Amino acid sequence: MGQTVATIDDVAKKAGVSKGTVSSVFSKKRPISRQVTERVLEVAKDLGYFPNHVARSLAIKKTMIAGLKMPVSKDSNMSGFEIQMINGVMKECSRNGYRLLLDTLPEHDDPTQFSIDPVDGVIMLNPRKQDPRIERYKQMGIPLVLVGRPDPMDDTVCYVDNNNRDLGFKVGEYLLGIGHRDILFLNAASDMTVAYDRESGLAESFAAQGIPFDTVQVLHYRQYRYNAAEYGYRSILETFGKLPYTAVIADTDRVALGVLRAARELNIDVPERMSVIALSNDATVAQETTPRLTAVDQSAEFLGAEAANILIEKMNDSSIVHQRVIEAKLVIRESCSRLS
Amino acid sequence: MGQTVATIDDVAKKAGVSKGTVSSVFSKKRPISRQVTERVLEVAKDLGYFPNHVARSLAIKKTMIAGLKMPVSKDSNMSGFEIQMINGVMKECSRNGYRLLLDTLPEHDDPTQFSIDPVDGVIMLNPRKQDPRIERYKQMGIPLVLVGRPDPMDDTVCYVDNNNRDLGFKVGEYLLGIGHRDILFLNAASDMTVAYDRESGLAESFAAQGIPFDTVQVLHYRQYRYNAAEYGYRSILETFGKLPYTAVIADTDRVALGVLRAARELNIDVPERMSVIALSNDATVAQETTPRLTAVDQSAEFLGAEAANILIEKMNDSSIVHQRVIEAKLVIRESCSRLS
DNA sequence: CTGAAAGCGCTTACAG
DNA sequence: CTGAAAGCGCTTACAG
Repeated sequence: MGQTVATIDDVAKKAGVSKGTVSSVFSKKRPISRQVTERVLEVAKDLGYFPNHVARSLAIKKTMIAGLKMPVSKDSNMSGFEIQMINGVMKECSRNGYRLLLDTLPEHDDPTQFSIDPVDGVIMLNPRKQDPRIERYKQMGIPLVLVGRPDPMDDTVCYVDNNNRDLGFKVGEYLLGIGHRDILFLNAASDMTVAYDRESGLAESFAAQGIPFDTVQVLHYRQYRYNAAEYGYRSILETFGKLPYTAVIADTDRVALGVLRAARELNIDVPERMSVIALSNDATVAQETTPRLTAVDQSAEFLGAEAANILIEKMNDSSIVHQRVIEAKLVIRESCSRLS
Repeated sequence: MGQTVATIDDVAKKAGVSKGTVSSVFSKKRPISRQVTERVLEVAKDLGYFPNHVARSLAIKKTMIAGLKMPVSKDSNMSGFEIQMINGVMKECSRNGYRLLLDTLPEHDDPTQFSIDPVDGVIMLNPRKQDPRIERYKQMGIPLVLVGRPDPMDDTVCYVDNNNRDLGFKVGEYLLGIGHRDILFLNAASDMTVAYDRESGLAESFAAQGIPFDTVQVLHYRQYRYNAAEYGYRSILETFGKLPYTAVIADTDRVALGVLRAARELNIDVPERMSVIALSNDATVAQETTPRLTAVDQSAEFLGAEAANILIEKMNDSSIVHQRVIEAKLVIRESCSRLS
């Protein structure tokens, strides 16, 4: 077996032309006569020749690949939000001829291990506080778009983000509006900026109406202990009857699924005796529960698509700086009711 | 601004060493004195130098990237199965230091447009019949693992697959065992080999007991018409009362969610008046419905992990050929009942 | 432990 | 329309 794969040189030689010509036949960057084109193509087919993407990338300094830096979550799966986000990113990339390099590799601290990845730009999910990678990408000359806001704030970096403070505020406003004061908040993990922002917003909505916030109990997710649905399920089992809440805010619709199951088991009527609202809105989950979930639409897919679009723009003109904050939308369905 | 990014040459020059030395400092492939190492690292930091992955890949003919070829689905999202599969692939890749190149780009037919991708191997999801890509990867010398079986069968290609025939058989056996004969089968799209295989298996289970198969109604999903949950929902609305089924087989748990919702709206008691079984088992969906879904566990994540592991083996020894067929497991929960 | 030089497989001015 | 040659930024025998 001819173990080795044919290169442009092999084709050029066998076809009796220069490699520049073979290159042009494949890249179509300059016109080649039909005669020659056909001969080259035939030889290429014979030899099983295909242009080498890596070599091409090195020469033109372009890979047509976008990187997606995922937070390292050892063995937990992608959340619904992440999945939808990726969907959005993927569609836009695909539409524009880009592929996606999914990077879930853990960070190392050995400065010798960083490298300029084979990508034309990267989207980074959930940057950490003082994230050193942001500065690094700048040095590497690689366009970067964050999903989530930089912390501390930095006007020179591109990002898309939910307005999580506003999200919390709206939820609070809604719940207060229908009479709930005693609320169980099943929040995200405490080290996430979204957890902080949402709780702040929620508190603000109380403050705005001069209502003390101490009737709100906040729990935080710990992903090493159990999965999202389990988090919702157990939280209810462990607190119902002990804490006096009439409404629960679930961080995600998965969490809400668990809450609903616990409610069923404990024979708690939702929404009559307990209202439930989810802070994310998975199209195929939230609408298929009983009762259908009232939820906040974080537009995860839209967020991803926006990030991709900004990145694509920036890959063509690196001077561009865009920030985009998406307002959350409350989707009222059936899982909350007025407290009488 | 120094628009351009520093290269190994810049570092070598400024540090007064050869580029081979700089290379060795970063790759650690040959020992360099502490003195020199430190100087080089300092200069590198000064200059903001990071090794270029593409150049390195070209030189060593290795990218440490695995490709994942996804079926082109214009604008529909990833299915639960795909997501779990990807999760499995990702974890194994990550564990072994590989990143993942997600490729959802549509196929073209222009022979001039193919290229050897910047990957060390690829996992291909749902190969089509007579898929031309299989032969192409062979020519390119790129290790390939299929998820789903090659059609026509080919002993020289690696793949992992569910035993879909057996899956259909088991479901039939189970349903027959609890007295159901009149069945509505909400099958996958008709051009998928899984749809064919599962229906065959189901038919076999009837044949095995000498029961005619004509009491089974088979519908096929058409993704351009609606999403999965909608497929389940509408199918029930449109057929209940007109077709005499006592049990429905839903292609996925998403489809089953729609079926359950329709049942609720029509006031059909599940499982008393209608049994429901799903052909896939999303951990966080199937267990959170009411009633909890009886389902077939396709082990999507396991399948993905296996595919990745075989690929990783094959990338190190391309002569390896592994096939792995995973048996389906019936997970009996609450959504089916004996027909009295 | 370190250097000089060829090589990885392409592209692209430049010249004709 | 086509060719010769330099270049993209690394690595790796070979030699010392």
